[in-house]
Amino acid sequence: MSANPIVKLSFKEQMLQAREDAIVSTVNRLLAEKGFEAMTVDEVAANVGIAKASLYKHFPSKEDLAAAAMVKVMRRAQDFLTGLAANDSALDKLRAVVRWTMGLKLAGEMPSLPSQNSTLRTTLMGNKDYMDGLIDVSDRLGAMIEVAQKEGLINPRLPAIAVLYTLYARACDPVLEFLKMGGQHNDEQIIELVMSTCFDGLNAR
Amino acid sequence: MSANPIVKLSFKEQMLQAREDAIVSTVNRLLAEKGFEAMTVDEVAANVGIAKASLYKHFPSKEDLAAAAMVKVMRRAQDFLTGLAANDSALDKLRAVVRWTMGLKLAGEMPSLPSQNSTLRTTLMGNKDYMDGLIDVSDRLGAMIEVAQKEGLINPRLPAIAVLYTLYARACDPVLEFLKMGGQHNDEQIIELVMSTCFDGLNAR
DNA sequence: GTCTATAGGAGGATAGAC
DNA sequence: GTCTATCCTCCTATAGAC
Repeated sequence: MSANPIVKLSFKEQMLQAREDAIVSTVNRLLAEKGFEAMTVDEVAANVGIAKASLYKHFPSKEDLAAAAMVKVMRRAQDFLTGLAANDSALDKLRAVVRWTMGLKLAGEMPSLPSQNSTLRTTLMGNKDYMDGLIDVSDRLGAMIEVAQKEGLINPRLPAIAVLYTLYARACDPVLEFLKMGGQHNDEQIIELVMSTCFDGLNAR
Repeated sequence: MSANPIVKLSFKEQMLQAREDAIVSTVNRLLAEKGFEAMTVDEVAANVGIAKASLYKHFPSKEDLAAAAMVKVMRRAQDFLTGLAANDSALDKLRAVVRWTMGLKLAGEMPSLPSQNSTLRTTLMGNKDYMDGLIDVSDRLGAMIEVAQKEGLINPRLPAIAVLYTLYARACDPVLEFLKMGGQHNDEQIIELVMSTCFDGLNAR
């Protein structure tokens, strides 16, 4: 027994945190592999190596498991945005973000959630951590988009919100997995292809 | 009783065909509304107005219901391709096809299937009508893409298969529903926005 | 907080009468 | 081929002992 109850408590909390991190990592991977509907809670428990009932002591529902994974992804996005070179142009930053999200997707680290499931949407919208992260990321990207449009680098005739959605959509673009399944290109080539179609378009220039 | 067994048989077949058409239409709508996983067979039966067991006399599984809907969509796509103005350029035809698919999606007539579900994939790949249609449509689009690339209208540095996937992806682009939910634009404006990001890209020209 | 065991229910598919 | 009634599997969630 430790002589210091504070240290002891902190240690227990660390163990708790570590276990929850393990759970969220597993959920993140399974969500990326098979999507929300196909992922079962039994499977998560088995992969983490604990009983299903123990999972429910940490997270009250399957939806909250997915929300926790999304919170983690949002945190990573915020960290990535914060780490962007300050002297890069707004367009270069946006390009870097899109490259990063596509890399996550190809690496099997991007959770894929059905945009239609209403109970999941409700849980996500009710999760303050997730919503705060989403709003922060959207605000920062939106600011970059407007700067890039004023500089004439991003088409100023497109509504900024349409540009934002288009960038978000690249994070779950089926073209990535199709090209990967084709086996003709490696991950880096695939990313550059989709970067080209996204920013340059299909038309010749 | 009809005096002519041939007429009688034909009539019965017509009734059968009409009922199956009603089933497929309902499936198509439900797949567009809620996706494959969220659509239940009970729901399909209730919407058609027949018992669930009767459904299974027409189609052996839920996957085959979805496949039938996809066959119908493929037929519509083939008809659309056939009806394209012969004097239009390859690029104009491609643009018309993409516009048409996005219109279907916004009208709630484009079935949305999970690209991950393996049993569904198996059923689809085993469905000759679907596969024949898919290959025919892909061949025709592929030919247009190569022509447009040789004419210098589509970026020749992009692999044709990447262009094809990019066009297919516009038929299930979440940007369409996001912009629709925003309520700032009507369907036609949304289509023109996504047409612009697809062919012209996000960059200013 | 971890476990075993099970409740509870949704949903795909079928039996059997007509 | 249509119906009613039912089976059966899978999956989320919880009870209750330790």
